[in-house]
Amino acid sequence: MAKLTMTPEVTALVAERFKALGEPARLSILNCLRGGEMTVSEVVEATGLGQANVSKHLQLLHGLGFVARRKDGLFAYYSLADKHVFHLCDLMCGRLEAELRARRKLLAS
Amino acid sequence: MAKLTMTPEVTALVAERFKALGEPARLSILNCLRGGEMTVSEVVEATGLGQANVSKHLQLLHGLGFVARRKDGLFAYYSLADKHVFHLCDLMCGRLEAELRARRKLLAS
DNA sequence: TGTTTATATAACTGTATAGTTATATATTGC
DNA sequence: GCAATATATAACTATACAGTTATATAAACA
Repeated sequence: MAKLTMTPEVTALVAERFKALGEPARLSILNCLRGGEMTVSEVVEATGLGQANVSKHLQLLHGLGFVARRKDGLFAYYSLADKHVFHLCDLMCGRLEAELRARRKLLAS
Repeated sequence: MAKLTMTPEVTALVAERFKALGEPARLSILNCLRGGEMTVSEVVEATGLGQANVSKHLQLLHGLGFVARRKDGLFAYYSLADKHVFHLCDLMCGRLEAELRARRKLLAS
């Protein structure tokens, strides 16, 4: 929270974006897209989620600017609009590892 | 997602942590604690949230290792266990700003 | 035109949880 | 012991939303 001051409005917008990442299904969709552009069906195939479900998640991620969309004929191609998402995930993974280390340390003592 | 591979289990753990930050009330509690250790009542006062509500949010944040707890007499002092949380928030704010810029640009064209 | 296919959307169900009220659990000091 | 205070918890309500099923939209092609 450096540049923007945390007014209730900004807080809500930031929370909304964290919430979008706070869903296993959406994280695995984003993880899929790491390899590059994919159609909806390919994401469905890769994740094992239902088609309508994937479509809804992609709409949400698109609305928040996490993914980009390109339509070509029958197909909709989705891709990461913001590679920095994974920086967020990396940081969160780092936290997680530190947390698990701390917990193990606590158990050992 | 550098070190850990995104197994369903890891994905769920990461999502759980993002979800914790995906709540305006919890973000403002964390923002409060930026200034240093606070009692529950002080957080209640500062945020305007209800006491039971704050207590629950703090339990959750504590369970996930975001805040530390110290009990002294009647009071429970909570503090940030992980200053890096704000790095996450900064990144998300950066995304938000970029997103808003892009949207403005789109409207202008 | 009609058929097929890919994606989006509408309607619904079940579940999770934020917030509230009331109460329980400690701890301090009389 | 009892009263007062700070925090935690239990029980409840209302809402948000993930996932599903069924259907609509729209593009390609026969």
